[in-house]
Amino acid sequence: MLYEICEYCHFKSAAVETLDYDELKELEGNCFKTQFSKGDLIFKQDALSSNIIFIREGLVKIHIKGPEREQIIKINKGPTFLGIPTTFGDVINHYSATAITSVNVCFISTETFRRFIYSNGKFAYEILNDLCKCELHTYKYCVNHLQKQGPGRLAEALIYLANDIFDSNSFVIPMTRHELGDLACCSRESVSRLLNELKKDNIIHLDGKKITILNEKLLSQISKRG
Amino acid sequence: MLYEICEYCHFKSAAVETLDYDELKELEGNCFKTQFSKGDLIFKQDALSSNIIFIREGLVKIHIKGPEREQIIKINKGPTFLGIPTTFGDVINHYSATAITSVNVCFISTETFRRFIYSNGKFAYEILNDLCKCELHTYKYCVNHLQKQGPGRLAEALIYLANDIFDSNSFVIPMTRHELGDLACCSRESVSRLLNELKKDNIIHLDGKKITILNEKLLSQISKRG
DNA sequence: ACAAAAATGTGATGCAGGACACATAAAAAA
DNA sequence: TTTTTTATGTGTCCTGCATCACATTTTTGT
Repeated sequence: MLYEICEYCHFKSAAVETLDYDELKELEGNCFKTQFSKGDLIFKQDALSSNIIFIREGLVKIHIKGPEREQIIKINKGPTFLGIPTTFGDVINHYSATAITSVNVCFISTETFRRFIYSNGKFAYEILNDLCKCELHTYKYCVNHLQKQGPGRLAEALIYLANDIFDSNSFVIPMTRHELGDLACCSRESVSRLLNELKKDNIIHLDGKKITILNEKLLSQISKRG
Repeated sequence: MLYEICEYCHFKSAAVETLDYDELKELEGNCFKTQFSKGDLIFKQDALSSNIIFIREGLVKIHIKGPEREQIIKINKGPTFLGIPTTFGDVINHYSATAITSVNVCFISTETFRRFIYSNGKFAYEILNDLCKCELHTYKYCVNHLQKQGPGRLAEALIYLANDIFDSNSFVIPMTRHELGDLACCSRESVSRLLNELKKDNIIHLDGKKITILNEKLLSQISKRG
């Protein structure tokens, strides 16, 4: 299939868009495409980090094993690079990545990637920019979660899913209540109670994992107030 | 003074070490040195981000205004770049930076910095590496703080100061109890109580802001357990 | 040196939310 | 299908820690 060739790939990142014909050919030769199913572990915390991974399509959760529970740091949605910090920042992965839908990825040789950074300033700049944005997102996530109470954290998680992942106020939560707790940083019981609370107040409509945000404004207020 | 000239500066970062003579000359022409006193605001959250800042000497706290309190994300110790993510990631600063000792900095034109990234792959690579390490640190900080209780968080903050900032088990805490609370994410009252607890158990010696970690192992255990 | 302001310590109180226990429902395996 | 496992809902209890209140100490400004 044509889209299997880097040059014609529909899922190019801004960085890869800066590559010229020869560089794309080189990428093609050092890029291995594969698929993961829902629930598959893509890479594991504390294991040796290996390749640069590019998510073409699908959702991947980034999670860290904490002293108490598993913590979901963020959800990556293709097309995007995955785990650049853990590949360049240390030889050992500082977090795990797990597919939460079926996921289409490319494994790119770290050496090739490094070569592009050395030789193509625009490429380096795009990657750098991504990292900066990512870092800012993490800071925000961090402060929000540290200072808000349960309702605020859950509201934020729901808004995050709606705005950043599904671009819609109506979606199917791609995880269990337990995982939602790992994302919003509260127990699964609290997630249940808080969701029912939101439902009772007509802020969301909820049926199992199917959710619709009815009162975006109010939900956003809950998130902001904490 | 010679050290005022980039070429002879003692405080070069790994990235700046990769610059050649001409590039150092260019840096020299686009680099403005200044000083901040303890307590001075270096840049402010929600203001337009302007220059790349390099800390030559001194301690700077990075903090974000949260819904409840001011949150100290980390402490930057020169020599290091400061606020690259907030300069490249967005036009508006996502956090503030305040001097907590007297601080010696260079303001570097963002344009010059960008030019180096475009034209010098090694420079770009070093910056990228820094960003990755920084991101990993943030993740760790985040999970630790989200899942630990007061004692664990405070223990972690003290170990952070001892290992990463002062390289010594005996140091003068460079901030108030209130700020220590902003770092460890608890109230100033809790900081008081927790410090006294640690003192009573002979894990630390404490006299005002002067602190000595007596039982590093135990403190680390408290931090790990939460 | 003095007054004013800021930082610190300590007790009492209240409550958010985690932990546990159990019932029920949904999904996966047989 | 039936059985087993996993996910979810809901009540009760209990604790960590924020908040308030106030005393005391330290720092800062004049």
